[in-house]
This record gives sequence, C-alpha cells and structure tokens, in this order.
Amino acid sequence: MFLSQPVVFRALTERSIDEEGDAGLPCNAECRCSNETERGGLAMTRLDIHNSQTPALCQSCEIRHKGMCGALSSDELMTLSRHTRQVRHEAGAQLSSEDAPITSYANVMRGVVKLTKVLEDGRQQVVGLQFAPDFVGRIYGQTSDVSVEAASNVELCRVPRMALEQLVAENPKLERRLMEQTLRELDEARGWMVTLGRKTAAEKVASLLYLIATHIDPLGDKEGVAVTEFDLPLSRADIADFLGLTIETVSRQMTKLRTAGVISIIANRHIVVPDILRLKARCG
Amino acid sequence: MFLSQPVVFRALTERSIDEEGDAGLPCNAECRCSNETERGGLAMTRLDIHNSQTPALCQSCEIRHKGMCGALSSDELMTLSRHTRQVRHEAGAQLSSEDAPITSYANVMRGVVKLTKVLEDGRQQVVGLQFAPDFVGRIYGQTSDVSVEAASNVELCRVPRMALEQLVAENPKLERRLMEQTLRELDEARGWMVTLGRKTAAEKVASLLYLIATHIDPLGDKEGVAVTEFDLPLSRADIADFLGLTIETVSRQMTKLRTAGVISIIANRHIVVPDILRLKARCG
DNA sequence: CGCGAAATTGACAAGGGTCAATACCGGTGG
DNA sequence: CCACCGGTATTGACCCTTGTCAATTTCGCG
Repeated sequence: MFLSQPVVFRALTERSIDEEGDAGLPCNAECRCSNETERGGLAMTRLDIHNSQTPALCQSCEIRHKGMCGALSSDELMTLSRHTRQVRHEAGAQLSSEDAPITSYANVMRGVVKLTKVLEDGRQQVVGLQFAPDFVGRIYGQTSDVSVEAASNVELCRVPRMALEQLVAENPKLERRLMEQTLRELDEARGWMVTLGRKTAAEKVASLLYLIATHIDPLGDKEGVAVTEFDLPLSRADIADFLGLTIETVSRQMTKLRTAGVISIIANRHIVVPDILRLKARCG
Repeated sequence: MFLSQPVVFRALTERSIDEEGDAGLPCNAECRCSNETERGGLAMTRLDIHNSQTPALCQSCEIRHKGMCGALSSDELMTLSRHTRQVRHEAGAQLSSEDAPITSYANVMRGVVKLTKVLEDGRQQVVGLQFAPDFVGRIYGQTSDVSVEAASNVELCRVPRMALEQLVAENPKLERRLMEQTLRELDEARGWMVTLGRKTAAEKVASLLYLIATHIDPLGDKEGVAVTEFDLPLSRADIADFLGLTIETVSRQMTKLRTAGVISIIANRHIVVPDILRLKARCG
C-alpha cells in the first residue's frame, strides 16, 4: 500500500495519520473529490459506454490538462479515472518508505511531496521535491528506493500500480510523458548536485527559496512563473535536510537574507519576496 | 555534432583532439572496429536481406548483449549497426557541451565518461559518471544540459540521433530499456545527493573509490563485482569536482586511507584494495 | 494564558578551504 | 641511461565557514 509503515525518522515526529485507509473516503468540503465514479453503481454504467466526456472525478481537477493526464484522451481518462482516488494527507505523513514494494502511484494535485534517503546512522537527505502536477512513484521498479512523505498538507490522485501499468503498456504517449518526467527529475537531481557540492550555505538557501517561489502552485495558473509571496511548505529541518546543512545554519542564512532586505519572514513560514531577481542573484 | 567546441574549462587543460571528425576513421590494431559495414559496398548488400547474423561491427563488441543493444533482435541490431560507428577519444576530450544541441548518442564500450555542470563563476560539479555499457545522451531533449567529457581514454559506439530515435519509435522494448537506464541514473544521482549533502570528506572519497571498484569493467566479465585493483579513471581534480571538495582535501583523505591500510596507491593513479569490505565500511 | 514544539541567537570548536612550498610522475631530449 | 621539465599530487600552516551545544525567543494551538 501507498501507506505508512510505522517507521519513524527524525523529521517525522509529527502525526502520520491520513485520511486514507478506509474504503469510502468521506467527501468533505475541502476535498472536492466526487468519488462516486469509483464505487460502481449508477455512475459506473454511464462510463462503460466510452463516451467522450471528462470524468466527474477529473472535472474539478486543476491539473487535468497537465502532467500525466494531459497525455490522455477523454476515453483514456475515463478508463483511468475508474481506478483513481483523490486522497489527502497531512504534513509529515509517510506515503511510502525506502525499500517498500510499490503498489500505487500518484499525481500531486496540491501541496509538496518530499523524497528522502537516510544513511544507516540516521543522517538524512531530501533528494527531491514534487509539486503539482508531478507524478510520484517509480515505474518499472519493484521497490521505491526513496522514502516518500508529505512535506505540507497534500492532495494526491492515487492510481493503483496495475491500472497505471496497463494503461502505459497500451499508450505510448503516456509512456513518453513519464519518460519526460523522469528526465526532468534527473535534470533536477543533477542541478541539486551542483548546489550541494559547490554552493555556499547562503547560496543554497537562496536557491531553495527560489525553487519554491517558481514551483509552488500559483493557484492553477501558468507554471514556472515566480510567485512573490508564499507559505514555506518545508520546516527548517526539511530545508536543512535538503541543502545538506543544519537547521541553525539555515536559520542564520534566512536571517541574513531578511536583514539584507531580500525577503521578509512573517511568522516563520510565510515568505515575501519583494524582488525575485534579487533573490535569484544570490543563487550563485 | 557530438564533438568538441573550443570551450575550455579548468579540468580541460589537456589536449582535446580526438580520433573522430573525418569520415573514414582508420582501423588501427587497438581499435578493433570493423567499420566496413557502414561504408556501403559488399558487406552492405549482405546486410540488406535481413538475415539473423550478428553484424560484423558488433561481433567483437564486449557489450553486445548488455545495455541498450541487449534489447535488440539480430535484425534490429543489423539495422542499427548500419548507422553506428565505434570511435575513440582521449582523456579530457569534450564530447558535447552544456546547452549544445544533441545530434548523436553513444554507448560506452570502454573507459569512463563524465558529465559535468558549471556555475557562472566557474565552479564545477561532476554530476555523473558513465561506465560500459551505459548509454550516453539525453533522449527526447533538444539540448543536453550537461557537458560530456571523456574522463579516461574511452571507446564509444556512436549512433546518430535520427537513427536511434527511429529505432526507438519502432521498438517499445528499446524505449523501455532507455527508460530503465534513465531511472537508474536518477537513482544514482539521488544516491550522490546523499553523499554530497551528508557525508564527510573521508566518507566521500571512500564512496567514490568504492563506486569505481564496483563499476570499472572487469574486462568484459560480470557486472557489479568489485575489482580489487584498478587504475583511477579520474584525476584528483575530477574527484574533487565530483565530491564537492578541493584537490587538497581529496589528497589528504587518500593518504589517510593509505596510512590506514585500506588502500595502496601506486604511482598516483593505480589503486589496490586489499579488502573491499573495509573500504565499504568507510562509506558512511 | 500557557504549554510544547519550532526557530533564533550566541559562544565555541572543528572540518574543510586557501595559499604556498615541496615532491613526484611521465615524457622528452641529450 | 640520465637530466630536465611541465603538470599533477602531496604536505603544511593558517583561516573561515559551518557544525555543535546550549540558552532564549517565538509560534501554534488548545
């Protein structure tokens, strides 16, 4: 299952309950999933005649045309949506652990997912961050090799392994999409290798803030545009684990950026960037 | 072209001539390529009737059954081999530069290829090492994003972009192979993120030596088995650029490993590892 | 308001970087 | 065969950035 083992690492002292786990995930106001489509019954029969509508489940989905789903025709989306389920997880929830078998994949709809690796003695490194509409999960592999956690509160669209693999086998365009996402992740990983290996603490912190400013969902709008104000989806410990620093050093560098007027910090987590180019200039 | 621009970075003060560049690469003794197959003429006509022999070019190739080529049928290998060319490059030769358009791919047959990225101010980071039978080059991309250099003397099997992309389009198994290689590279990049972010200088050096011991071609034999004696395919500067250290620190850590009896260093480049597990134990 | 967790700040230590001197290797030419 | 030379690697002394440990403040939330 794409779900918590009771493994507990440092940054995971928080709660790790999630709203998954029972068959009939209740539909509250904030989660606008309409998952009657996956319960069989009336809605199901309508889907079986392969019309070209957008599935009810996907209609309100902000990433419907992006990421993996963008590669699918209406019919394919129909097929897929019969197996997907929109789920929410709280910050800190572990979605899958290192070496756990892979049983499902997911698309990030909202929030940030972090991928981490741990050394035997407990030293931890965040090796990837996924924003909407990224695909999460390692296809063609038996185990996942990284631990997957919700960095912030997240909403995911979960796909069982078999359903996705079948769809991929039938749809070269989808496979291609996933290949491209993998290549993008590879580029990003290599980009961070440069940051980890060759940048100073100050540049590292600036780089991460810049990454977040350019990737955090500007409410369903165009991607890649820097937002000038956002809530940090990561704790200082997460930031430290991502940048290969200690929380103290992160804190000091944040203060420096603040006193230099590059950012304002409101209540620890909320960041205002008056001039994104000044921030970018500090990325090395 | 998969070929040197006159761009010169730090570690590239060496010669950067290569034996490519003219149409009819002469066949010397060391390069056991038999590239009559790609010159048309007699051999060519025999290939066109799609029999199931192994192409002459590939017969002596040690990685014939490994890497990308392992996914091909005899016929496909025939088709491919009509476009490939085995080439040699000296250590330090630049094969492709960051942001250069991609015009060909290659398989590593012998030696080590390094992928690097550079910051504006010249700080350099090696972001990947490729050993035989790895595939080199970023498929589905316009530019390569990394600079590709021969770390040691290398022998490559070069494939023009168009030829490969056509073959990939027709052969899902091949596409799948490339996807798996990409995923492996992603895993490796993430593994090195941990090394760069969280390991000490001593652990970093040990980790790199261990990587090389387990990846350097044990003369065509089974992969993944650690070899106890090898020539370092990287200079101290390359090692430093890979590990995010300075050459001085690399040097000091190597001497520590030597005085601790974990390795012997013969003439700077030749390394003997009496007990690979002792080395592994120092990787953190 | 008050508690526990998270973040900041300070004093100090240490790992690794910087700069400079020296040693070593590999190739060339006498 | 040996001497020399340029590039590469090693070693040492010193310093700076970042880590460590501890005290304090701020935040989030009941």
